[in-house]
Amino acid sequence: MAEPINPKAFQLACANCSLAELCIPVGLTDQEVQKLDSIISKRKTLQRGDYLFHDGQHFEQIYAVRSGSFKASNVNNAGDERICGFYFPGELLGFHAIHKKHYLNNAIALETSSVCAISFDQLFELGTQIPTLQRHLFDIASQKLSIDNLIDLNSAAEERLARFLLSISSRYQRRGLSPAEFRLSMSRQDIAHYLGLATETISRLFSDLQQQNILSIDRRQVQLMDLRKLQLIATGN
Amino acid sequence: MAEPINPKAFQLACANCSLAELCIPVGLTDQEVQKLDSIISKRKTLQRGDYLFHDGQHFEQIYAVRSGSFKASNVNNAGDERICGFYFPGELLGFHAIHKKHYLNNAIALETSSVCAISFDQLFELGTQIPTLQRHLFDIASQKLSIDNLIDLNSAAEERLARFLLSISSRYQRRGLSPAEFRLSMSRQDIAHYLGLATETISRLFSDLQQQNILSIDRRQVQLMDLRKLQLIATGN
DNA sequence: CGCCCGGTTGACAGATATCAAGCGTCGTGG
DNA sequence: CCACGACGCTTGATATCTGTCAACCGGGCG
Repeated sequence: MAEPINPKAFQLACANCSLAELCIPVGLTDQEVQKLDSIISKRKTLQRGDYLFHDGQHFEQIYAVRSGSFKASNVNNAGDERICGFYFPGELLGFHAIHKKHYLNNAIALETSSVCAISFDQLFELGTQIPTLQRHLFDIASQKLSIDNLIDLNSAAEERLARFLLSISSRYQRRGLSPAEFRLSMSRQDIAHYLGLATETISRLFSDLQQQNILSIDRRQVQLMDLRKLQLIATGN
Repeated sequence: MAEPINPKAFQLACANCSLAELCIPVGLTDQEVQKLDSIISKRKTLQRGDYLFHDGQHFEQIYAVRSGSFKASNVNNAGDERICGFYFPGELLGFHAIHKKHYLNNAIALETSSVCAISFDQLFELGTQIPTLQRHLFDIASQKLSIDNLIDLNSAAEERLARFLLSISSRYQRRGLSPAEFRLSMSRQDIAHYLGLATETISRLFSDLQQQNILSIDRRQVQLMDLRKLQLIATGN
């Protein structure tokens, strides 16, 4: 008896995923993508505020963001939240945990989001059979090393925010979306904690940038009106 | 005619390297280490201030620090140097370049130093034959992701310096050296640029910590006298 | 021996944090 | 459907930390 076609499963397969070109399948043949699909244990959906994993939790899965977005954060002794990064569709969560075998931060959904969960052991094992895949995994890890270098500690607040916005913008563009118009899924507080600033400072900076006609912002809806000027600010005038 | 034994080559082989347990050979069999040795193209020595590689330079080699130390830095548009990290014996330089195929910063020797150069392509190729090696390379990349997360942007200056000192301390300890007594190879300015502070601030903080009997510092010679207190400062009291 | 550079210390300035008040929107429940 | 409350955000006043500017010190090297 032939397996009945399951429309949902079909849609969820890597082969049919619109993010395939950004995500793990990059450069793989159809057959290889099929193998990859076979190890993707499950896909899950999370609501805003749900934890994908917790700081200290045993590491097993790498997660690929399918839709929505996440923040990675730690809570320090004083109870303050420190944001380590944001994750968007096509990006992978969990690489930092490979070494210590447990996650080093919390991953929290910023909105209704879905992910594909992949056993790292199985992914690695598959990589040993498919060098293209293995190489790509190194690429991803390497890329992550540079994304994390976004913030110049010596830079002024305005410069940090400009870099942050440009980073978000280019990540939207990568996905074929508008680099100039998007909705921030994180709060001012999240941005502040990510950039090492106070939420009030973020708020003031947005107001300033709006006044200068560099962008327009209404709640979380952003329109970048002068990318050139924003880039100048981001590189320290 | 048998190859004459070359004492220098013998000493330089991974198999006889005292850093083997920290470096790439971790967990490999003797035979595998031999294979590794065969792809290590050359070892070179650099003097203080020499560049191991330049920002933008085409990427080909991963470097393992054998002795001495390095700083990785960028120069921004304003001409200011931004320090991305420090590298000590047993640590690897160049992983961040895998993705873009060119180095993203300058690597500069802080003192007379020596490195082993390894073609990444060959290392990767060897990894496809030796899963233990491949897995270890992932471990290293993953570990690097967490080291880079050292600085909490929201933290006070004293906290940052404390974390920096503890990081240096634990890296000395890893190598079997004293975690409490060491010589800093970088200038106050380098530390400042790494932590996102002014050199004067570093200088004042060292004076303060010395006054509190938490450490004693003479030029670049450091003695950590109260690790417990230093840890408290590092975690925000 | 003297210069130079890295480091220290002091006085002051400025950027950003903190504290506080108020506003608008969204969601909830009556 | 409307009213209320909560929360996220904005804006203002003030405080504080760290940067900047400047002078000086001392060791190392030529």
